[in-house]
Amino acid sequence: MNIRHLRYFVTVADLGSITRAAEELGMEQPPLSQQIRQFEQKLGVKLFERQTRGVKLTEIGATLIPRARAILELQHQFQVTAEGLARGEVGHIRLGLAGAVPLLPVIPLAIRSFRDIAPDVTLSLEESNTPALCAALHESSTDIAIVRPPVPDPARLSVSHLLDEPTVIALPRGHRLTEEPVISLDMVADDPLIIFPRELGPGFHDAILSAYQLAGVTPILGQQAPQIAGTVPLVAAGMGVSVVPRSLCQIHAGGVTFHTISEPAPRATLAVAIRSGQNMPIVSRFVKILRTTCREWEKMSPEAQFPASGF
Amino acid sequence: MNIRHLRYFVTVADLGSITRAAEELGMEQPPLSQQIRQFEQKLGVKLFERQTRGVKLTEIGATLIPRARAILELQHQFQVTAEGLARGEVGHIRLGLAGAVPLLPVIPLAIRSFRDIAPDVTLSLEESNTPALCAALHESSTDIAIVRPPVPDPARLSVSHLLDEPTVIALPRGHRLTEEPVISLDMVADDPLIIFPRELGPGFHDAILSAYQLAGVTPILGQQAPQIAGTVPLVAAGMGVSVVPRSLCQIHAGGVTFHTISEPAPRATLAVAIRSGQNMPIVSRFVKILRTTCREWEKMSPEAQFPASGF
DNA sequence: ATTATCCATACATATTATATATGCGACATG
DNA sequence: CATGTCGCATATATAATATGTATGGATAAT
Repeated sequence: MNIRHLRYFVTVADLGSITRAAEELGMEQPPLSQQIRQFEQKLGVKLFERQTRGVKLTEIGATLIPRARAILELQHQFQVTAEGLARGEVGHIRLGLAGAVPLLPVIPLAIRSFRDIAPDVTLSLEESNTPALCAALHESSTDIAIVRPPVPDPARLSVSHLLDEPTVIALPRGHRLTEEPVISLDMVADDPLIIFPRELGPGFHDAILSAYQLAGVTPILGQQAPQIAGTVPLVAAGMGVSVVPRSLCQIHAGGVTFHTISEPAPRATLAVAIRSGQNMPIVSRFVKILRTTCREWEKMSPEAQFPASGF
Repeated sequence: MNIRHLRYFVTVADLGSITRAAEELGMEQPPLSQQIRQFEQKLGVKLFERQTRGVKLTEIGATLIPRARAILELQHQFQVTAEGLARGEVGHIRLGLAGAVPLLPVIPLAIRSFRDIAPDVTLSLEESNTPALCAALHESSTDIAIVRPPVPDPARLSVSHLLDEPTVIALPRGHRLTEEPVISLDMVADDPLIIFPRELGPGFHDAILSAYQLAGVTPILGQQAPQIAGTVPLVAAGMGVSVVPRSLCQIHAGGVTFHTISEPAPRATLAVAIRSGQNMPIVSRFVKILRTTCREWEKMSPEAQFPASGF
C-alpha cells in the first residue's frame, strides 16, 4: 500500500471514472486501472463496482474513502510543514528570558517584527535565570535564551552579544538623595544594597560589586531579593537601595525613584544563546532579528526606548 | 513521498541507527541510507544529523516525527478497517424497520446475536413504512429494511421472507366481546375498523381487508391511524376495533384487550430487503442471522416468544 | 446497425527499490 | 600509535514496480 494508491483511489471515486481520473492524474487509463485493481487485491476488498458507464464506489469503498482522504490530508500537511520548517516559516520557538529581561522593550519589539515575517511561528516565553536557562538549552527544553553573560558552560552553546544596558540606582521614597538626578555609588555606600542571589546571575551580580569596588567603597549587603526585578519592592519597603537595569524604571512601585549612576557604573550585559547544533531556520532568523532590533534600539534616544514611561 | 519513506523515517529515528533500523525493517543498510537521503532531498529538509555513532534527529526531524507517526497510524487503521470490512467485522448498518416491527421481539434477539459475533459493528435503527423504506434502500440511505411485502419496486432489491406473524383483534375496554378469547371477523363487522393508511403498508392493509372479505363481511372503516401501532390508542379511546400484528399485544394501553382471530385470519408478513448490489459482508451476515433468528422464533411457544408479556 | 465510450488485458519500457561489494571516517583497544 | 571495529556513504547490478502503447470486449447512444 502506497500513498499513490490512496490518491488514485479518491480521484477515481471523485470523478466516478477511471478514464477521467487518469487524465486528472496526468497518466493513461490502463495503468490506473491496474493500480486500482492491485490496490483492491492488496486490501482484499472490492472498492469499485465496474459499470458500463464509469465505476461506482462499493459500500466498502464508500466507507474507506473518508479515511483515505484523512491520510492524504495528513500527508499534505506533512509536506507543507516540512517546507515551512525548511524556510523557517512554521514551527515553535521556546524563548527563555533571564531575570527582568521581559521588562526590556526590545523583547516585544523583536517579537513583533518576527511575527511580521513569520506569522505562523508560535512563541512561548519563560522567565528564569541565566544558569537555569543554559541548562534548559542543553537539555533542549528551550530553543533560544536571552541570558546575562557569562554563561556557566559555553561548550555546545553559541552565545552572541545583544546589548549593554545602563544601570540605575533605585531609591526609596523620602531618601535623602531623591532629588539628585545623578548619583555615584560612593554616595549610597552607607545604604544597605538590595541584591539578588549570585546564583541567579553571576555575571551581573559581579558587575555590580565590581563597580562599587571601582568607586572605592564596599557595599553593605542588605536583604536578598528573590529575583533581579524583585529588588524594587524591597527598595520601596525601605529596606535599602538597589542597582538595577535601567529598564526596571518602568516599575512605578511605592514611590521608588531611579537615578543615573555616574562612572564607574555597572552595565547589565545581555546575550543570546542557542545550541551550537541548532540549525532550525526559524531560530537563526529569530536570533538575527533580535540582534538587529537590539542594535537599533541602543541607538535610540532614552525617550524612544521607553515610549510609555516617564523616565 | 511514500508511506515506506515514513516508516523508514520513524524506524531510524526510533533506533537512532540506520544499520539497526535496516535489520528491524528486514533490509540491508545501504538501501535504507539511500532512501533516507532521498526522502530528505524530496522534502528539502535535513532529518538526521549523521554522527560517528549512529544518527540523531535534527530539530526539524524531531518536529516531523509525530506527524509521520500519525500518518502511519492512520494508514494502519485504514488497513485494519479494510480487513474488518472484508470479513464483516467492522462497519455500520443502518437498519430500517416497517411500522410496528420494533415491537417484535425477534429484532432485539437478532441484534443481540449479531453483536455477539460482530461486536465492532454499529447499528442505527429507524422506524418508517414499507414504501419509504424501499425508497431509502434505493437511495442508499438505509442498508437493510424489514418491510411488509410486497415491496412496491422490487427491481434492484433483493427481498426474502422472514416470518408470518399472526394477527389479533384489539378491543376497547368494556366491549361486548372482551371475555371471548377467540373472535371471528364477522363478529366485529359492525364495529368501526381502525386501520392505517394503505400507503404506509399496502400489503398488510390489503391482507386485513381480504380477510374480512373471506369472512363474508365488509368492514366499516373508522378513524384512520397515523401508523400501524397507532391504531391501539385509538381503540383504547373507543373509536372502534382494530386488527394488528400479534406483537402489538405488548402495548398495554387503556385496557385494550387482544383476541385471537379464528380463520380466515390475516397474517402480517415480514420480509427483509437489501439492495441487490449490496455485498457488504456485514450486511449479508446480519440478514443471515435475522433469518435464522426468525425461523427459530417462529418455532417457539407464544409464552417464549413474548417473555415479558402476559399474552 | 453503427459508433462512441469506457474498462480490461497484453506486452514493452522506464522508473524505482533493493542487494552486493567496497570505501571512508571515527572511535575504541591493545 | 597502530589496528580493528563500527557505522554511514557510494557504486554498480539486479529485481520489482509503475507506466505507456496497442488492442479487445462490452454496453449505451445515435
